[in-house]
Amino acid sequence: MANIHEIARRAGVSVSTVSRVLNQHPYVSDEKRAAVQRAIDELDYTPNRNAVDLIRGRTRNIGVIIPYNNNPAFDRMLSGVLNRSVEEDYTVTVLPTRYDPGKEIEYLTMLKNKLLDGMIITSRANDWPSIIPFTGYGHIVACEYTEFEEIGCAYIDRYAATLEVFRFLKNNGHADVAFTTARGDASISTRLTMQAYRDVFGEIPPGRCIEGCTTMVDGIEAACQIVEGKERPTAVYANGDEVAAGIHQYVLSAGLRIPDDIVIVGQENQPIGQVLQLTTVDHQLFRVGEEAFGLVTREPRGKVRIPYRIIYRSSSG
Amino acid sequence: MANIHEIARRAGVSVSTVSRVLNQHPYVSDEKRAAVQRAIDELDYTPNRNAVDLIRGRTRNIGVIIPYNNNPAFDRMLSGVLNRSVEEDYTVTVLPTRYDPGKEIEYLTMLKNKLLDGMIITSRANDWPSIIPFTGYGHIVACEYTEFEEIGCAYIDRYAATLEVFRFLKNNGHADVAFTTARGDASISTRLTMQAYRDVFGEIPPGRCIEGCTTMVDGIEAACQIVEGKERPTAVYANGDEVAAGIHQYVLSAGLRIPDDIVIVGQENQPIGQVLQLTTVDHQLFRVGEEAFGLVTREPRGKVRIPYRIIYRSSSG
DNA sequence: ATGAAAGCGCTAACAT
DNA sequence: ATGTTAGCGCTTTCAT
Repeated sequence: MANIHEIARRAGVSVSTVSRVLNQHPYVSDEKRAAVQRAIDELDYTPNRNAVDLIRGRTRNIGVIIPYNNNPAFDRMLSGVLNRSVEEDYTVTVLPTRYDPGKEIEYLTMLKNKLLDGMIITSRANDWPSIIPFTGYGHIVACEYTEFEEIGCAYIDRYAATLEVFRFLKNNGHADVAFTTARGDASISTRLTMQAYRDVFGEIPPGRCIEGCTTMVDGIEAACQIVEGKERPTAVYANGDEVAAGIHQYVLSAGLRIPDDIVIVGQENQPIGQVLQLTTVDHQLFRVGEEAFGLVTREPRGKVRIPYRIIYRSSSG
Repeated sequence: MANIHEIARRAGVSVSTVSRVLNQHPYVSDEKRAAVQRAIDELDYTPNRNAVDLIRGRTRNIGVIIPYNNNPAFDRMLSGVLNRSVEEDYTVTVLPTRYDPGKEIEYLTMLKNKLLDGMIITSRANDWPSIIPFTGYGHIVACEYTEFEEIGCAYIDRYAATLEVFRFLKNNGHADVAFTTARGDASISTRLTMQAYRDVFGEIPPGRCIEGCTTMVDGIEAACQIVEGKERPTAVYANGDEVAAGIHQYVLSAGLRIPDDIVIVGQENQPIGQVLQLTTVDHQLFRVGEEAFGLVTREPRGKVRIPYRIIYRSSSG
């Protein structure tokens, strides 16, 4: 590829003039501008953006840390980020950690590397003290709430949403309720869900919190566990509509009725939940992603809460 | 951030020695190596990868062009790409075009810009002659078959799959079959589907090809159109399980039975199809993505066909 | 084994 | 308005 010197030589001007044309600066005569443009066209020249980024210290590239890349929740957030990025001429690099803390640090180092202008963390493997230092190299926005003022937040109020669901169930006469989670109690999501449970129902009885659920198959297994236990709960709050769909399927195949024998509430308002008429908590994760993008590019320290909404359908009576 | 000169000064060596340590070259004495390492640790130094990439001319970053970022099919391919990229220490930048040809060219230009080592095109907005020139700046792999030898291909045999589905339907006594597609006949997918239809059933009767379907809601609308027409087809081949789910829902709500009144066949083998017991064509798009990644990094001109499999469930009798 | 120096391709301050 | 030049931070000959 030709470089800026070749263009300059061919157009009979200096490299600065070429640079000025490239960056639409004023103070370039029409003739020279035309000559430069001609040279650019003839040589089919495009500036090397590595060089530009090196000197400018910015890249207009944002990183998005996600644990997994085929999970409805994270895909939804990513989608929101991408949506905005296209409109604002940013580029997005997707960084899957599989919850490997080392990998996550590696990705955060890309800020220090000058490869990324900012980072959106949809879910993290490291604790905040390990992450905070990287805010010195670029904006970091998390999709969860944290007090740390260095971190921007586009977050959902999982505790409030869960509280509302559990209260709704309790008010409808459910005393024995189970719930599923993706990760163990190391994750904030799980901890908030557990807290809401305790605040409504008291201590969590054994077998009522089922961890490790992300897919429909996980839901089927969870339901098996729930249904075949000696005392059967009358309601299940699933951590996603796909998991809920798995539960739905097993429950029906076991000859039980929904909602009469078991009430099911899902999350994320996915198409599958619409088909099965699942009551679901829509956390509006697409908006979380959009908001996260806005924060990382404009208002790095902002804290924005995205409201949830509960969509009542027949799976909850 | 400190730079390589500071490290060199602090360690009492030259920048070349620092560079050697950084790149694990041999021929550096243990003492100097240790001194450099100490300086690196003390200053918490990380090389600027823009500078490294500029001089090396490579980035270990791959671009993935997708039309939309919340589509099951493209998400699946992306997932396959990401999966491999993590294992091979590459990074992936997601580039949504919304089928805007200008945007797509902008993205392809990133190859020329030296921002990307290679590009995977899951679906394109431009014709090949507009794309081919960019192969001069990096490997390009498409997720569709093309004769152009400059382009690597990780592709599915949509024609064969569709032919098998239509033949299966015909053999089961279906003479009036409808199908849905995402885009009009500008897309290869649609054209191949139409061709297979013609090869089995002859000319496509009016109202039997329904375009513009991607979501469940689109499926519902398509089904409405299909069911309410004067002559009702006895089978529908949907261009995705979500669309199929929408059709499924409308058909049932219209008081018709599946498969007795209408047979439904979907595509992509998604969870929603599992729940609804939809017969589906699994194109194994995850593998397409994995294969595309392998081609773009290793064997840029390879042509790899990923086999499909049809999963028969109760929606087809 | 180590260092000096010449770039990689570009921007921007400075001079004219 | 235009050109000269000093970097941006790094790698890599080429000497020694």
